Amino acid sequence: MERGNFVSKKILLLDGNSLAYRAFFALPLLTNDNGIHTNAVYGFTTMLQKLLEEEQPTHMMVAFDAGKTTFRNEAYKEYKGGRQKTPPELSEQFPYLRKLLDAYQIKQYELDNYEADDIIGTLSLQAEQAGDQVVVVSGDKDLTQLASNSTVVYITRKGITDIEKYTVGHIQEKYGLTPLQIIDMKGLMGDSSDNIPGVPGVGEKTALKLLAKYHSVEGVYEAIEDQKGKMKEKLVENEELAYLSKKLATIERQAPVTVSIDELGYEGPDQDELVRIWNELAFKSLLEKLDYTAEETEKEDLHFDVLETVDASLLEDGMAVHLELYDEHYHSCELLGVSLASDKATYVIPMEVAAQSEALRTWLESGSTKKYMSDSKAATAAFLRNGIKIDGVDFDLMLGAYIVNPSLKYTDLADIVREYGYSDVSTNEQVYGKGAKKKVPEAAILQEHMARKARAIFNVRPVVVKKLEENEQFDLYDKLELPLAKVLGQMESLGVKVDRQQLAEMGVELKRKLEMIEQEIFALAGQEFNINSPKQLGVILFEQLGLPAIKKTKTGYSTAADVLEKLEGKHEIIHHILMYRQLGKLLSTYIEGLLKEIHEDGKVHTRFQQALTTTGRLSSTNPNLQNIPVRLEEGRKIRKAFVPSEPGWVMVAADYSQIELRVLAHMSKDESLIEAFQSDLDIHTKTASDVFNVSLDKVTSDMRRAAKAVNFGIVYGISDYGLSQNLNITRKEAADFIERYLASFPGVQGYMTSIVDQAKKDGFVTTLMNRRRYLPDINSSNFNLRSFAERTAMNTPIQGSAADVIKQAMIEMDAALEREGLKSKMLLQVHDELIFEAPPEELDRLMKLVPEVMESAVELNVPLKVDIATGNTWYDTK
DNA sequence: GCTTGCAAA
DNA sequence: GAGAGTTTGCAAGCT
Repeated sequence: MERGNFVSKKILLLDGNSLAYRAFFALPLLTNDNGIHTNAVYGFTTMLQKLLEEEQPTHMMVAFDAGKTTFRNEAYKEYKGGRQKTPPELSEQFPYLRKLLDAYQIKQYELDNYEADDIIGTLSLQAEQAGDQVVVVSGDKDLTQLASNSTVVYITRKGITDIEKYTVGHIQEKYGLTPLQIIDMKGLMGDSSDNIPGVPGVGEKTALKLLAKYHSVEGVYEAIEDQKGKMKEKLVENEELAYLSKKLATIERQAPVTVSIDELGYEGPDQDELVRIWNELAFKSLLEKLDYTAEETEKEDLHFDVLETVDASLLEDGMAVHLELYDEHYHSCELLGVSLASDKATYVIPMEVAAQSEALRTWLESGSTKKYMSDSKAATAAFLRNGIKIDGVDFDLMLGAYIVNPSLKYTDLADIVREYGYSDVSTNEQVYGKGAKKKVPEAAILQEHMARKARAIFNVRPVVVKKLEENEQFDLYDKLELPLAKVLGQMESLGVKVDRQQLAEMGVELKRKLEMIEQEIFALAGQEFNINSPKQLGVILFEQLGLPAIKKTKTGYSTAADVLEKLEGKHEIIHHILMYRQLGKLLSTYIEGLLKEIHEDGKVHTRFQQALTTTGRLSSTNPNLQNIPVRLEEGRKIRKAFVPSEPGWVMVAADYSQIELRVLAHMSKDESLIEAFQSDLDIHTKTASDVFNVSLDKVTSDMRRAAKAVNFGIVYGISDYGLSQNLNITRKEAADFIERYLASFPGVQGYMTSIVDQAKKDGFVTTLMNRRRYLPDINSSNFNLRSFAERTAMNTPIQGSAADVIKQAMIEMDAALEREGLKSKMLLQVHDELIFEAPPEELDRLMKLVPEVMESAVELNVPLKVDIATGNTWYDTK
């Protein structure tokens, strides 16, 4: 038996002419060096690349229209009449398109007397009958009649890579029709682009109305007596035209196609040929991408020594050191070995040797021998598990590269150094494999990988340092991020004590409540279903119970909280679902999720990602301790489980008050905002008073709430739409608010304008401490991309500068605790707050010291203000 | 692996 | 003619 027959195929059928047309009109007229226009081929290529990546087809074909006349012209000689002649700028591109498809090794096909539609219709029918999956891609909505349970039709929406996916369900939803009724719709309304006449005077609306009732053209005429007046007249008069139009719009599914699906197998492109054609067409950006994703390139030979003992004389001042870890969970994963590189030599030290070596330990712990590393925090924390305290870290490649450009991903050393033109090191995925196949390779491969990493760090260091200096970012890197890495490493290694018992008890209670709510929901719904499935929930709410569907997602009804909140009061079940969601989130994420992360020492050891966010903030994983609930009381109780690690100690939480708006006041130099902070006013009340033009004591709670939302919006890069959603008001009212706000704070208005202008000019924005974020889309002609970049230009300096401030405070706080000889420990950072644990006898000193240090970390033209509180658990620090 | 939904600042 | 507040991490369902 041939197994091959049982492997399901995925067949991609493309409408070549239609897509080339779309691409041609969607893109500006590009030309290559020889003056050949390339926009249609380029658009086609980008679409093809995207389809290949996303769909992973096993079989492919591009169908083209053949010649001028088809069987349809025999039935109606005006078919496709009145069409504009293909522009010569497009015609000249077809030969290139053909060559391009040859390079991809994709089958092309055309058939005399038939259109591409018919070829696609015929093959998709064959595929369906064989039980294969088909994706049809075109710019022509006619093709949607081919949709079925195994065929999806993709129609380009705008541009060429934005695609609308027509499934049977989507067509039903959009038109209330089955795919075959699309033909009836064309029969009634016609299609001007193909010159299909239809019934004059019947458009989409009328056609859909008629079909909803009579189902087909035939059905309409069988019940023609139902119609009256002008409508009846039009229909009766044009009955023949309607049937003819239906016939013209029907895709032939039994065309005499001479290829079989088995001949369409797609094996991937002929890379060399593809590169040749892309070069000819001058597709630079595609070539660059290809370069980047290229498989293992040839590497320079690297000589290295594997050490069986470590001689202290080999360990110099100014070497690259790398600790190889099996995965990113450096608080728990296996340590695989150490490698070293200097200008003279490269060494690999197997882990069993490294762990025993006193010479290595002494050198690593010496503050006076400089070490060059990448992700020094990971290595520091992992070595600490073996009792080794690294000191003298003088360079961190990952952090340096992150400061140069925070928008890139810094998950793998190979990717980092490649940014600087160095490609002599493999990615971890290449060496270890991924998913279920991941494993430690044989010693020789592992050792070479480690050796190459140390070598890469050593060799790339000067390039990164130079770049940092050029950008005037060396201080940000060297005086802020590098010292912070050490502080964060200590915090992570120390960990936070979690009361397992407390969590477990809350879990039991939550489960009990959830079961009760579940029963009530089932009773109200009249049946049991999975409440956690948005799909099933959507059916219950919007079909069974008939509630109005307010918003849709790509895949169905939206059941998001903001949608459900609008339905509260319409049905009792809504309230229960919201409650179920809220408690379910607490149980799964915060009770069960957190319990899984508790180590043997009874603590959680988060990892602070220091080279991840584009704004300069930290993030926290395994577990994420930066999103422990606080707003709602039920969730806030989770914080009762975060306790001091020593008996009798207390938790201390210190948070910056309105740090982002203070930063905004500083950067915008807005007089009114500065004045407000200098007088220590409640900023939301002050805003409300200005915007609503009432005195401070006349501000109502609703006014303050609105003002607060506007302030948030300002910080995040506001749009009237976003604000209207937030406050549940009309867009007009929101726009009005924003206008009044900006009029009240002209400095802010000026700042927002100038920051966007500056971004357009420089291509990046900066923070207080010269952190950069590049905004390549700021001058884009695409509204969405450009708007997003503009909001980013407004938001990043604010959010990023606030991040700069607290990072500075953390470094100084760490130094202050050391200097004062305190036993109190800094445990966590949550964007604008720091969490400590402290012995009771140090409490008085700490309550004074922490605000002092935090408030003086950075000098702004408004005061920084810190609120501090203590308690027996994190929950109680309020 | 993607989508939806939701927790935080 | 639609688009449409920032930055994250995690869990569940579904394909």
